[in-house]
Amino acid sequence: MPELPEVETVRGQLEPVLVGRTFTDGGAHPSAKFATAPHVVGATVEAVRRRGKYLLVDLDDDRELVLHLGMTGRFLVGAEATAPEHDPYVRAWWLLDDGSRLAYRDVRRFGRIAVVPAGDHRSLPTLHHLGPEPFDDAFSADHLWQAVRASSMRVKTQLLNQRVVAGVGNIYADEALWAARVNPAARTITRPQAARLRDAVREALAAGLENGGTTLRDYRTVIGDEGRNQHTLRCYGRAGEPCERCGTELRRRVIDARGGTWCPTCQAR
DNA sequence: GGCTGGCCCTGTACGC
DNA sequence: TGCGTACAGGGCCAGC
Repeated sequence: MPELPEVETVRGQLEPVLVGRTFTDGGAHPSAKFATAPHVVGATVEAVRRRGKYLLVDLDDDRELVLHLGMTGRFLVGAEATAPEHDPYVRAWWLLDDGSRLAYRDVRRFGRIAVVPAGDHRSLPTLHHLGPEPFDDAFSADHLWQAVRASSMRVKTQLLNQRVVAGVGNIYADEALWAARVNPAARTITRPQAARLRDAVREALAAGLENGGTTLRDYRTVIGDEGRNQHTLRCYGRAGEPCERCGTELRRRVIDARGGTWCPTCQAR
């Protein structure tokens, strides 16, 4: 499932394909989640940015193409970017003025495509209320501590809701909580725990970025490569295996409808 | 305004 | 072998 490192990897690969190019044609699945994709035809791409897990494509007509990969979304370019009649899971496609083709493929349709006035994200509540980027100074230990303290939600749920920090999903949340020795179900944390967790979030995401993302099932880069970060995970998806820090068997637990892995000893309350 | 839970969606795994 | 069911989960939204 694409989180910040996966989306940033995709952004870096889309940028040279799209910047300076004009959309000359396009089509989309009729679902409201994708139907506006062809509205960018005639516009030229000025930049490809990322905010949290969202890709933001700046257009030269003061609009923005907003893309979210959901769980199974990926982009295809060149020969791989076939039309929906050849691939039933292609939800949107565009033709560029250099003759190349871009397709958005999303098996489970959890992704989303929107065309909005530049900077106006009110129609996308999560993007509109997005918290600071994890590597910004604004994501400080104090910010994290205050946010957790001000809410009754569990700390893992707060990491996932995108308001406290942008771009963290289930995999990197589990990794960060394990590294920081914080119980995922806790509703309060100490200030030292907040400092450890802030650092651990950054380290987990940095490792993901360094390794081109985490491929557990569906994630692929634009050029079809798998990420390599799945080989470095120390907690997520390892339920039943011994914790490499203390040897206790890692356990799986569902918190607020999100499955996850934790160490009952290292991450005791 | 904050929080919870249901829903969307479809491939995969598993039990019978 | 084939069918039915549970599960995975990010974001949205209704309801409390």
